[in-house]
Amino acid sequence: MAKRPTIHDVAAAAGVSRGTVSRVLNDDRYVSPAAHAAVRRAIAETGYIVNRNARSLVTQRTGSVVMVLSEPHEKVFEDPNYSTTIRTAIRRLGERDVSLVIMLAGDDGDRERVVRYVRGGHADGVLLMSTHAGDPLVDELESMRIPAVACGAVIGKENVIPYAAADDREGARQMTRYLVEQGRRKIATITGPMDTPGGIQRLEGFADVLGRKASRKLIEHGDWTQLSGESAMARLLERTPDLDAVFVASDLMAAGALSTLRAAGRRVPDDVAVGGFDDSSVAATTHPPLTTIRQPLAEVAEETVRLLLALVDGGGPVDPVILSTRLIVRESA
Amino acid sequence: MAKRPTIHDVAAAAGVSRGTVSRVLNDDRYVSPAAHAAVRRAIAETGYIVNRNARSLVTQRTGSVVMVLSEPHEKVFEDPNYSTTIRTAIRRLGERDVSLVIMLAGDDGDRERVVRYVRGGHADGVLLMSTHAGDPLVDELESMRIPAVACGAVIGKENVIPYAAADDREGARQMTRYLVEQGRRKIATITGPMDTPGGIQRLEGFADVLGRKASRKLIEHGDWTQLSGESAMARLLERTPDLDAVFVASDLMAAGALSTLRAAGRRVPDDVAVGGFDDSSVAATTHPPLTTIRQPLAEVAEETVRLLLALVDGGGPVDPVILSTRLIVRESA
DNA sequence: TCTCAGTCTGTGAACGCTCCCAGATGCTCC
DNA sequence: GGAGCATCTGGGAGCGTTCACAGACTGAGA
Repeated sequence: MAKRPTIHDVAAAAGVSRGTVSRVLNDDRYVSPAAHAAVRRAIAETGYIVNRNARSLVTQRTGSVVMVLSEPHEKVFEDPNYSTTIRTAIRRLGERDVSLVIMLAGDDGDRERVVRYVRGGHADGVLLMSTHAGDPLVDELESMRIPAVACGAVIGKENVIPYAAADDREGARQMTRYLVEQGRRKIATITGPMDTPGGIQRLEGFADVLGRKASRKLIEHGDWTQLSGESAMARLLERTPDLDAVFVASDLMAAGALSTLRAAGRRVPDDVAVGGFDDSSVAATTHPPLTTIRQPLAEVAEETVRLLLALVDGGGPVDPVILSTRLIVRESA
Repeated sequence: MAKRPTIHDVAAAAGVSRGTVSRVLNDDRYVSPAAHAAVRRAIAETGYIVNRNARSLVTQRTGSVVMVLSEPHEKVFEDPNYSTTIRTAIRRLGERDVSLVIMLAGDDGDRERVVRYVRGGHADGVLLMSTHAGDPLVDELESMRIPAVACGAVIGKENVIPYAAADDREGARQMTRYLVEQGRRKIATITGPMDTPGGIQRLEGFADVLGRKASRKLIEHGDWTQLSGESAMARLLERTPDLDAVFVASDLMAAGALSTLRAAGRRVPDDVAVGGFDDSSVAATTHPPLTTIRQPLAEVAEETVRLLLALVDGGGPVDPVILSTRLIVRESA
């Protein structure tokens, strides 16, 4: 690679000093129109591109943020929702010329790497994904005082880490209400992990609607994976064979529940109605297609990025953002 | 954030000079055991972490690589295969303390951003994903002489950009042969885009087995999306109502084909056998579960990363890697 | 005319690191 | 005992920026 032009070369070509070039580069005040034009021309001629390392060295800003995925390794990304979030984040950040580094935080080694990365000053901000309650990483980040936001609340840290999220509780109410309206009498639920906001709040919404009828016997827990949906459904069927509906807290788990129901000879929705949550891409591929709750994932991602950038720009504290969900009726309920 | 310790502080704490600390940091020769120990201790005491910017400024190495996703925006990530690749890449790179920046290259603006990023020296290497034939970005990268590899060949640049890939052609042969062995007589195919290796080579493999029987009438093209699978299947059915099998070049498109077949009242596999390709997560959720070809995605990703690191480390030219596929029989064929 | 504020420009000093060279020390071998 | 080599250390220079400061120039107002 030929030696790249530096700010010196540009200054020489434009017949001005380094300082003036730097001022043009950073849109500083006090640059005469003539100097400005000369510098612009010299930049174009030389093909100059600023060296971010040199800049970061003095400004202490990096122009990049790191997204931390906290799932255990096998599960990371199993959920297609990640894709939407990542894509959206990259786009929005890109528009501001901020680049996105992705790191995994599935085990202690990973977490240590993340801490070293952030402590090393390589990111201006942190975007937390699927962080579970009690994750030690959160405390570490907090102590470093680096701008951090989460996509979906971090349980127990709602007032510390700003976040954007879908209205999980209300979404669960929407689905549960719908099942009730359809005349279902024995409605069960498969929740997500109880250390995640989606796990907790979707169960709360379910209970809000059913009240005393949401008995222990009708509740099973999964871990968002399809397999866990299958086995949770099997446990429910064994315990309460006469259930006539189940609200599953994610589409992927719902897909698992559908297989179990099919294997058990239950017709969906005739014998058992199934409601999902997410409206992710799997919802349309299941058989029958899944009636589900759409969360505005792209918007959640956009808001998360917006919050982070606001924080990085030093705009003081920011408030969480909750976005509303919508019932999508297909064929499973 | 409290002022971070620098190499000076460590040197002072250890009672040695900057040079010695730097030597310890970089595993240089010629450091006495005593000095080594003192420096190690001082690093631990001060909580020192090297500043990569300062280091990059002099070494011209960044410790990060950029993954470029070349799909148009709407489609990026629709395919669950991306997830596996990204996850694997992050892990393998992380082990070497190399971080992964992800950029989109869906339109010209994006591509320009990528070029600026790379030209600006912010990455040690480039990992190309789903790059289509004739993508101008490839020429630009080539002219910059930055180490670049692709996950899946770049059509027309097979000898320029090293790559790791599954043996698409042989995989397609495996599936086609299987359909023939099952007694299917009129076998159609839905291909991927004909400017991608998967699109081209899976069709070639199909044709290898069927020879003259692979007539134009039995070939339709999709663009990897589920929707395109649906419509391609519809066109095939209209043109050749008596087909009794279809090899679909991706699971996602196969899921689409299944819906169309179901809507048309065809039973799978009784009336029409369906074979997919990828063995991605959707393959298990379809109804019936998809008989498909497994590509060793994680291995492909690992090999891609290995190639890139070898190139970055300057180990001279590297050879493409082709990994073999395997038939997974489920219920759709 | 002088002053003063407002513009505009150039330059030295960081930022935190690696590289390189000069010099010191100790050991082996003749 | 001295030459020669390998081992080890310190410190100056430089990587490409931004920042702060000093100085030069302008024009308005006293």
